Amino acid sequence: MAREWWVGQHLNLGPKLKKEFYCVGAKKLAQELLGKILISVVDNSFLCGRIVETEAYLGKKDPASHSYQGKITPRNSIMYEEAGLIYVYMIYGMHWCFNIVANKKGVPEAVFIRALEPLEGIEIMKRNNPLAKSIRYLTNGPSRWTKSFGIDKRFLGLPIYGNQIFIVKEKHPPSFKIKKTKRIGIDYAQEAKDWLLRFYIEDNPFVSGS
DNA sequence: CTCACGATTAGA
DNA sequence: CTAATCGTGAGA
Repeated sequence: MAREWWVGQHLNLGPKLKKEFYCVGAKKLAQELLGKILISVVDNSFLCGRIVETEAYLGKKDPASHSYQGKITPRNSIMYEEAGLIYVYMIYGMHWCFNIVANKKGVPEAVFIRALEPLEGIEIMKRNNPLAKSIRYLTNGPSRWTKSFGIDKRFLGLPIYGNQIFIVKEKHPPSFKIKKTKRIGIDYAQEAKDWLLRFYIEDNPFVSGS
């Protein structure tokens, strides 16, 4: 990275995105969320980042989804609830993954948030994630940003339009191009492994694997 | 009850 | 490239 171009960025934020914003299906929501600002105000800390990478999981018809073929388990049952609720689960015994339910009750779609661009609270993120090799590594992967933000099972089922964690739009968002690729880490998912359901902001240095 | 495994990451 | 590390889900 040539320079720390995110430092000192002026943020002119709009109102909290409401419940209805999230009830548009995972494929659309995954793209709508790019560029939006995620804010958490938990544990006496204000943390803020721009969403730069997402994936859509399309529920019953998606072999990569936890809710494929309508499967319901204690872990994934929140996916069947109303849009805008948070689906958090642990993976590999040590990492937390963060999703937002993206369709009406009974339609178990979700958007997986894979990467953020850190904007505020970087010192707190470093404290939460002391092994991160640089600012970039605080948030450039699905379980890196959750670690830096202190996301864990306490967030399961919380609304993403509430008071502890929520998303807003910038009043004057910078323009960007959306790139689409296959999703990461789902090679077991038969034909769905090649579906173009990963979305990211082109040239953003906080996108995972870049 | 057992046991294989994962929407990942750090490190060799 | 592999190990880490354990909740989860499927099956006996």
